[in-house]
Amino acid sequence: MKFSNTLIYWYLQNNRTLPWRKTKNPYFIWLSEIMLQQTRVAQGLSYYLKFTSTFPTVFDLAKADESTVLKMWQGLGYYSRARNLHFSSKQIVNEFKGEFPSTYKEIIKLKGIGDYTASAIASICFNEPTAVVDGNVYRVLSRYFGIKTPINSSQGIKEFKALAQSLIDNTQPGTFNQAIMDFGALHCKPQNPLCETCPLSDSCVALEKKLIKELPVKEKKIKVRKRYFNFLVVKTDDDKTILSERKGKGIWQGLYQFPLIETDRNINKDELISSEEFINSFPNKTSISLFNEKEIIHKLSHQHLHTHFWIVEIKSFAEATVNWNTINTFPVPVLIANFLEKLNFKSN
DNA sequence: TAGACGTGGCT
DNA sequence: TAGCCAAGTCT
Repeated sequence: MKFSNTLIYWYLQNNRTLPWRKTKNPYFIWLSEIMLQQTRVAQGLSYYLKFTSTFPTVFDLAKADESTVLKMWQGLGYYSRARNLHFSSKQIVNEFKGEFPSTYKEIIKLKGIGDYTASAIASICFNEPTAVVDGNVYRVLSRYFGIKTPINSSQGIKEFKALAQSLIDNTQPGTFNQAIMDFGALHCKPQNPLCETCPLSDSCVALEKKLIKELPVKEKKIKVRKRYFNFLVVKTDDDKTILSERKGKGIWQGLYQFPLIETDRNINKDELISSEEFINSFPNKTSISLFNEKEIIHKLSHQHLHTHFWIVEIKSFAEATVNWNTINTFPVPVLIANFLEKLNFKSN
């Protein structure tokens, strides 16, 4: 009781003014919650504004092409969020007449919505007392109560959810949920938390036992795989190139890229043009030059992509169907977008 | 269920 | 710098 009252009091004085805090429209709250998954407010804010002005209702979003949605999502990462968002918008329009489901139990059935997001929407929009547990909540609770259970273990997930649920203010669950998250983001920060001015400092276990830096506990570290990418950037005399959509599982599903030859190490020009993949894909009369002498290492959470862009000039090539002046309409990974910007800069 | 899934900021 | 972290979800 004291815990939640203190947090709510802190929140009323310190909360950030954010556009999605001015509404309880579940469509807008949904958009903001999906965008902010594993994403900082500073990074997601401009995307939220762009989406809500381009797609003011769920009907507008449902009407759009997936490729348009992905283009607008470009640069935010975790692109399955955009695909699931679009998929669910169509379901809401077609099956629910555009009306957003109003209970945790129904909300969590939507693609792309898990325990956290269902709890957030149900509590903020429909006043249902379901506790959110995001990275902030894990940190605040593990420190305040001195809990050492790893937050990414199945035991920890259960334990922290139950604890948060026991602490929620049933009369204003949405405010409580946002309060504990904002408190974690602004005050009980991962590094250098503001313990000196903390309204909970007199009863914080981690502060008393000097465990602030040890909590929360997280087990297992991720392995990073190295990959070697050679993108073949075709340029024909009539200003065309080749782009193809990434399909199936793996990174960047639904985004576009130049023809790609992946190798198990960096390779030179001779190795490239004598490779089977290259011979099978391109005609003889080509002029090839390496765009970036130094490899570009694009870092994803689980992969480091050692990348070379090769400029492949061909007089004419039937496979090249994309006009250069339309290239910026395709959704592409940041790695490709950065290349296009450099290319444009060089030629201007 | 552990691993995959993006990008960018901070130390 | 290399690693951690950020309003998680899916398979």
